[in-house]
Amino acid sequence: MPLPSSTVENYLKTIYKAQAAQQDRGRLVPMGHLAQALAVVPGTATTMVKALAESGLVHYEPYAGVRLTPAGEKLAALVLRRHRLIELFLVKVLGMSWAEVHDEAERLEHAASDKLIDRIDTMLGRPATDPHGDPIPDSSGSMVVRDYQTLLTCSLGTPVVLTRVTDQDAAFLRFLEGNSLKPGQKLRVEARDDAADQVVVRGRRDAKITIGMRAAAKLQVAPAEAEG
Amino acid sequence: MPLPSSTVENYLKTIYKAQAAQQDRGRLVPMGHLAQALAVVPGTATTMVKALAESGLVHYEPYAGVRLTPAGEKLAALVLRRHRLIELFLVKVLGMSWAEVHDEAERLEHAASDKLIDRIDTMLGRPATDPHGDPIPDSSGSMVVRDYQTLLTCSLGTPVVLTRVTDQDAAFLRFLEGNSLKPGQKLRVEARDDAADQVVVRGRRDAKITIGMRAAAKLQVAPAEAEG
DNA sequence: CTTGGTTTTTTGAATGGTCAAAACAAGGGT
DNA sequence: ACCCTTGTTTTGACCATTCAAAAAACCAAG
Repeated sequence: MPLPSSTVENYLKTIYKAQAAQQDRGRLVPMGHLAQALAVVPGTATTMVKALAESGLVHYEPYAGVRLTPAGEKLAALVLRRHRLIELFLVKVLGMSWAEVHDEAERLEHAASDKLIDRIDTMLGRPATDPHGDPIPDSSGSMVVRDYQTLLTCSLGTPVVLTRVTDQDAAFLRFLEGNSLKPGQKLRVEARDDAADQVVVRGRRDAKITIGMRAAAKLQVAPAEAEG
Repeated sequence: MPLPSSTVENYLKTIYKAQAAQQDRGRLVPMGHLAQALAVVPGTATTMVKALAESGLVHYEPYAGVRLTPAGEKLAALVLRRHRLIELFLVKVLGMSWAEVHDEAERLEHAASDKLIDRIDTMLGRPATDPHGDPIPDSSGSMVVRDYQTLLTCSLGTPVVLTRVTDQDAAFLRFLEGNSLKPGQKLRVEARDDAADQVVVRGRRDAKITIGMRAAAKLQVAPAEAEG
């Protein structure tokens, strides 16, 4: 019954993201992965997860891992909602940079009331995605999950639009920004070279950008709409 | 050296406000008062204050009370700065009501970075006061303290302008709002009646409002500028 | 099977913040 | 000077969160 502490919120959020990251939702997240993501020693994660299981927020199988219950999933989605709306707000309204809003939101998400979040939501026109293209759950905690191609998997030459960046690292984001690789940007993949670990994309004003394959895999794209 | 926890920030802020409230800055704040203001039992306040004294943030005299050191004062002022800028921001930019921003700011003030606060500060045009008329310390922690009259002490009949409301209680603020008693409002005190505990003020469009003396003492005013 | 290595859980301890209740100090009457 | 009230401090305990290190479980390879 008592409102979840920010620690609890962080555990739930992290489990949520880990579950989403592994293609198969519903699979258990191993303790080690969780502990690492939260920067705590494994024993701490075990203790905490057992407490979360007590309160019915997760399903925990010793030595196997942890998975969110529906209750936990809803809570986690609402944390994500707060996080992403705050990020978008900081960028759109306060003009902060893409690269710096993550850490700020990481702290604000635990302090903002539902009322405030709703106000931000309306002010921004009930947006569907945050600055990184991550979908924003609605106030009931449900979220439209779409499966995108990445710069590594989309077909060569066809025009696509960058829709989502699945890495929040500030340095990486600054790099992308420097090459105007932000969601909404239209581009085409010109070539891929496995051996050289290179993906060549042609973007804004035909600028050619070469990135590594691990980076390319973090850039999700959708088929570009018609219109020149 | 480690950054102060939000508990520490709250203690400092509360001591700061208690010191400011008692006319004589530099006098010790009694433990009981502090404990009450923080809604903890006296023993807890003692424990905490001793720790604060260890870190050089307060001067503590057993059985007498506590006072901020210069270091503590600066920290407290910066917390107040964050609080008040956030309040003003919530009102001005997000259109929240005067009455509801206090609690929100109470939580956000511990989560907002200096960078964010500075951005808010610039966006609002480096304001001098928050929605309640409370002065906002600058980023170095210094604050212009002005001594105002109140509706209880100002002279009868002379036009004054409401400048500050020294009570954050939501119900009280809603009452004031309902009678358009907000900072900036011009008014005159028509009469005071000690026996009846009444202060009669004439305000906006000559509306007559009668309030009790305890309430009147919380409304600070400055002599109205010329101009009709 | 048994062995080795990896992952996970346990155990014991620390920290920050809190309360309840017992013990203590201070200061104003009478 | 003494007592009694009031305010303050101490003591012992608790909860949440964490770590370090020892113990246990699991799993793959021989």
